[in-house]
Amino acid sequence: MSSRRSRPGRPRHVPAIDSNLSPRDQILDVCARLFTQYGYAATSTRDIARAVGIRQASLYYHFAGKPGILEELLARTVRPTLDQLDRIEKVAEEHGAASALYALVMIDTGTLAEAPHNCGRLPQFPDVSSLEEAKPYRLIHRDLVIAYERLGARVAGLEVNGILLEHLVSVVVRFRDDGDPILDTTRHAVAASALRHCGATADEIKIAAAVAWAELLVE
Amino acid sequence: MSSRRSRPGRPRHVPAIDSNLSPRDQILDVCARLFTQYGYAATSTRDIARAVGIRQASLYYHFAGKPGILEELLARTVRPTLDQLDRIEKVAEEHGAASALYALVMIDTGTLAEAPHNCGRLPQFPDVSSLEEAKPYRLIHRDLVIAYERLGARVAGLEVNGILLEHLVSVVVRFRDDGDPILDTTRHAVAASALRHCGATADEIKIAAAVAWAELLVE
DNA sequence: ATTATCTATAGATCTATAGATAATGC
DNA sequence: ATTATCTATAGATCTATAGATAATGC
Repeated sequence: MSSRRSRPGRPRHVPAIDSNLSPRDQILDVCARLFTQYGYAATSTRDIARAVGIRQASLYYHFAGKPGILEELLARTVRPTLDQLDRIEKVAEEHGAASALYALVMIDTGTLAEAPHNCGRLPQFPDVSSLEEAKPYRLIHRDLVIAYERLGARVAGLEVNGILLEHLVSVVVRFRDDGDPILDTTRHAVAASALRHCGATADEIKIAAAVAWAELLVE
Repeated sequence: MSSRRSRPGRPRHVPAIDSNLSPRDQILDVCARLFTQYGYAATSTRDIARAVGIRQASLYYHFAGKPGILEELLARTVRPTLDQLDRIEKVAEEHGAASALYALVMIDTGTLAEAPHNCGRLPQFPDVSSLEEAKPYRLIHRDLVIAYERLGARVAGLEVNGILLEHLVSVVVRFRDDGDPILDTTRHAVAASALRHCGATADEIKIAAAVAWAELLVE
């Protein structure tokens, strides 16, 4: 529904490139690309407008400004994973922490792999994270790190560093940045590395993967 | 020698905070802090001058501009590690790849841990990496990734992803960013995790650590 | 005399607002 | 009439240069 093309209004000085997307989504897509490629602060509203194919002032009809655009982009890098945390919790209860941790890594890497133009990079930029508008993102992200820490600890039988686990997972952002595709085998390699970090054996990893796949692919 | 305080010249409108450093190093230190905290593009030459305690125009006496300052900061995040690659190569020949990989991780984490104001973050920022001035850094960094890949492969007995290893090591940058100190135990944990990723057993890790420590601490 | 700073400022941005306009929908 | 765009522009930056000046060193 957010991608419905809206009808009336004065024509652009140049016709839209992708008229399937709503103007709002066209802006978001362009910003994801420019912000990750050149940086948030380094991208001006004129740059954005030029890439979209509208005049700079027209941006303000859709967004309050750059920070508003950013807020929406950040939300999209964690919301899909967050929405599945309950299901992962269930997996943890029914099949053990290793399967759940495997599932969490697979889902998180999936979200990061599908975020448009690799905008999972954005939260790492200081001109982004130091912004007031990044606070909602930070709160959600903290929950994610806690989930990693909790599951990791249950797998290892002792405390593990949630940040290290989450950082390990974020390698897919690096891969995408280098132009490498994120295949299922890539995501499996990351999940396996996470479990290995928590002391799981090769056999335990194999079982966790099988259980997680069954749970994730069926529904 | 770069930290010698230079004597003559018109006085500043406000006296220097740390007069032990040369004006040039005062600027570099301030920029490391501001660039990592607020971003490179988001920091203006006025911001820098204000933090240093000089007028904006005075910056241009010491540097050609922001890009020139950045280039120097980037070099400092890899040069110390690069300078030790030969020694690590020797360790690889004499004591095996596991000890060498352990040593490389320890040295790299040491460099990143000691870089002023965690400026090991800088290369990850797009407003930095998309800059022409970042090219010298990129070349050096590529050599580092190759070293990780080569040593990792020799430990694992099969191909490993150099980027993944290097990314794993860069977690110390994340730790510093979160305010956590980088202790020897932290660095050991990272090195152990890297070896574990390459399939090393707990015993092999213990031996590699002992050998690397002996080689690194003696001279 | 040399040096590191200063003041002043030009020219190029960049953001955000005010108000006009060219489509569609009723 | 409503909507999404447009043009025009004010005010606030930001970068970089020109030229003056207040110290020290000889």
